[in-house]
Amino acid sequence: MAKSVNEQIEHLRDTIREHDRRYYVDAAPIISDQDYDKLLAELRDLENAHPELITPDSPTQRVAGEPIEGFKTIAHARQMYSIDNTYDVESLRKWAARTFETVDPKLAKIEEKAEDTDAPADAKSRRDKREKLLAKADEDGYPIDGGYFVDPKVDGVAISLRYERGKLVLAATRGDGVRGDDVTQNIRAVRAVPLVLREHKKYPIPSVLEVRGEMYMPTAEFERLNAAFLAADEEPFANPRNATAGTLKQLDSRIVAERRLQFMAHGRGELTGDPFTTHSDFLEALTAWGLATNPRSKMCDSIDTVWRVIQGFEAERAKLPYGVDGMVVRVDRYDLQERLGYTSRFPRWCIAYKYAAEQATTKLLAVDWQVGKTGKLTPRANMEPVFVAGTTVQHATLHNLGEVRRKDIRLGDTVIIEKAGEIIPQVVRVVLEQRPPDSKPMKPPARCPECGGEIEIEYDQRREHEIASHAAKVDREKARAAKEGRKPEPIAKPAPLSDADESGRYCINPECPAQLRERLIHFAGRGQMDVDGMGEKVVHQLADAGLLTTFGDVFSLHDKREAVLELERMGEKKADNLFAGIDAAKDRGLARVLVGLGIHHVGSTAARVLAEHFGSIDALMAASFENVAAFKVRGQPSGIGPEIAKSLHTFLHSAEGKRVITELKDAGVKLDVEKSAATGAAGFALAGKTLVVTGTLEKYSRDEIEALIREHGGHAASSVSKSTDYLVAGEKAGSKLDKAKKLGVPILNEAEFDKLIGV
DNA sequence: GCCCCTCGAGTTCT
DNA sequence: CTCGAGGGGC
Repeated sequence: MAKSVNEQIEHLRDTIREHDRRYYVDAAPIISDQDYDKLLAELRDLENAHPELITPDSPTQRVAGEPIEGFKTIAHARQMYSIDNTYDVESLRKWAARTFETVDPKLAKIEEKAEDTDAPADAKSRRDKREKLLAKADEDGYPIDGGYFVDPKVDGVAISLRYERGKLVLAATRGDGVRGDDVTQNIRAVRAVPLVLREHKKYPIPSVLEVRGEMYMPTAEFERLNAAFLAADEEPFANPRNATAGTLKQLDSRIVAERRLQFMAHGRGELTGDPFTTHSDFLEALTAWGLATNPRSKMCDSIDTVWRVIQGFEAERAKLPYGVDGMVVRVDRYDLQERLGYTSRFPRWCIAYKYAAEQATTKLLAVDWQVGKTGKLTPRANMEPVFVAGTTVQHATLHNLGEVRRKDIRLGDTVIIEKAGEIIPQVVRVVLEQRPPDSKPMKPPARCPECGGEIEIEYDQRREHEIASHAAKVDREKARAAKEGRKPEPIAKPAPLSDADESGRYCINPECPAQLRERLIHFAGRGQMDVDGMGEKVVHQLADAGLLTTFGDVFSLHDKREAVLELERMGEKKADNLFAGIDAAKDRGLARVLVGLGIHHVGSTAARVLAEHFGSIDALMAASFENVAAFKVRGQPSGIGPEIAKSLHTFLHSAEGKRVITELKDAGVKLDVEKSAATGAAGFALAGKTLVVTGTLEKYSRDEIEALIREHGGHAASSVSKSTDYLVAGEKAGSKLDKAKKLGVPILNEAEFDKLIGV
C-alpha cells in the first residue's frame, strides 16, 4: 500500500519537475498556472498524509526552514573569473588578433621551427611568412578552429550552482571571485533552478558539477514587483539587477519564492571527469540535464561574423523579456581555451562587448576642489540630480584641470553623463548648443582651498617628455642628414605645455589639515591599521576637536578619554570599543603599517614585498636607495624600481618620516614582519624554499595557498626559474608547467603539497 | 623603444 | 571600475 503511495508521490514530483523545466528552460509551458498549482497542492496533501516520504529534493521543499541570520562566505572550488570588457570594434578585433596568434596551428608551427633552429637566414623568411599569415587572417576576420561562441550577456547577478550526484548542494554568489556568499536556501526557492538534474541517456550526470550562470529578474516581473512596492508606499527597486541582488539577499526564502527569478547557465566550475571538448557541447548537456541556457547563442566562424551578430542583436535587445547589456564572445574549443589561459582577473579566451551605456543630460551647477590624502586637488562636479542606470547621480569627478580643459567644461553647461561600467558617473561631453552665452573657462584654485597653502602643478608625462626630447631629436636628425649629405627634415616643435596638459595640482603644505585628515582616514582604514570604531566620521570629529593630528596620536587617545567622551554621539561604550580597536590595531605588522603611511607608490603589494625582504622598519631605514631599488626576491625582480624606491627613501629619511616612525615605535606599534600565530605551529617545512603555484587548485584559493607557503617559511614566487624548488600545479596549468618540466623543477599536486607541509 | 601586466589612486551610491 | 604609470620582458 505504502509503495503505491510512494510511486504516486514520485510520479507527481517528476511531473512537476517536468513542468518547471518546460516553463523555465524551454519557455514553453504546456499547462496553466492554476493546473500547476493544483498538482503542487495534490503533492503537498499526499506528503502531509505521509510525512515519512518527504525528501529534500521534492518540489514542495523548495522553501524549507526558518529565515536565516545571515550569509556564510564559502570558497569557490574554482575561481569565478569576471569577463574583460570592450566597447568598440577595434578592441574586439585586437582581442581576436591576440587570440588567433596564440591559437592558430600554422603560426604555432612557425614558432616551433624558430625554437629548433637559430639560423639567422631563416629568421627573416619566418618573419615574412608570419606577417603574411597575419595579414591574411586579418582579412578573413581571424578565423579559429572550432569557431567563436557568442551569446547575450544577461544583466543579472552571477551565481555558481554546485550539484553533487545530480542534487543541488550549494549555491553561491561570485563575491570577489574566490569566495562568495552561500545563498543555497534562497536559490532552492527559485523554481527556475532544478533541485535535481534530469537524467539523460547521452550525458551521464557527473558526480560533481558546478554550473556558473546568471540569476536575473525578467522585466515584466520587475515591473510587477515595483508596482506592488509603490502601491504599498514602499521604495521600489532601481533596476532589475538591483531587484535580483536584493532578492538574493533576503533572509527569508519565502519572499524569494514569491518573486519569479530566472536563471541562465553559461559556464563551468568544477566538473568531474571533464567529459566535454567544447563550450557548446557543455551547454547542450546542461540543457539535457534540465538547466536553462540562452537559446539565442550563435556560433561564428570569424570575428567579422561575430561583429555582425553583435550589431544585429542590438535592436533585438528591447524585444527581449529581460535586460541584456552586451554580448559575450568565447573561444568554443576547450583545448584552445586552455592554451589561452588567464590573467589574474579574466580568462583570455573570453571577452564581453558592451553596448553603449545609458546616458543622461543634466546641468553643471558648481565645481568644488577636494583635497586628497596625497594633497591632490580634484575637481568634483555638482550637478542637478539625474537618474541614470539605476541610481540618482549628482556628483562626478572631473579628475584634473587637463580633463576640464580638454572637454571644455564650464559652469552652467549642460553636460551628458554616463556610468563607466554602470557604476561610476562620468561627464562624457558638453552640449555646446546649450551653453550660456556669457560662460568662461573656470579658474583652478591658485592656493589650497582648505589651508591656503602653496600649490604645485604636474603635467602629462608623455607631453613633458615630448617637449624635453625635441631638441635632441632635431640634433639627431641634423647629424643624420649631414652624414647622408641631405637637408635635414623639419621636425615639428611640439606645442608648449598648457592647462590642457595638466594632470594634477597638489597642495604641498605638509601640515594641511585636510590632507592630514584624509591620511588618517586611510591609516585607520581596512587593509591598513583597520581600527575598529574609527571610521571616516569619527576621524573627522577627532581631528576637528584637535585630538588627532598625527598617526602617533591615534595610539595616545587613551590618555584623552575625557575629551573623547565630549564628542557628539560618543558614549562610554562606543569609546571603549574605539580604544579596544586601537589596541588591536597595534600588531597588524610592518606591511600594513607601510601601506597605512600613504607613501607614494607604496600600496599593498609593494609594502608586502618590502616588509618580507627587509623584515623590520630598522632594516628598511638602514637600507640604501640602491638596495631598495635593486633587490631581488629569490632571483626574481622585486617589482620595486627606482620610482618606488625614491619615494620610500625620501619619506623614511625626511624629518617627518623619522618623527612618525619614532612615534609609532613609542606607541608600541609592531614594526616588523607579522608572524601569525599559525607560524609557530606550522613550523618551517618550507624554510628557504621557493614555490610557484599554477593552475586552479581545488582546496585553496591563490591567496590562501600563497599565505600557507609563507606561513611555512617558504617564498611564493610568481614565475618558474632555475631557483624554483617546487611547482604546485592545479587544473589547467599552462606555460609554467611546461617551463618547470623543461627545467626539471619538481612538480607537486595539491595532495603532495599538503603532505609536504604536513597537513 | 614598444608592448603587456599589475599596482596604486581616485571615485559614486546604497 | 577605470585610468595612468611603474616594472620588466623582448
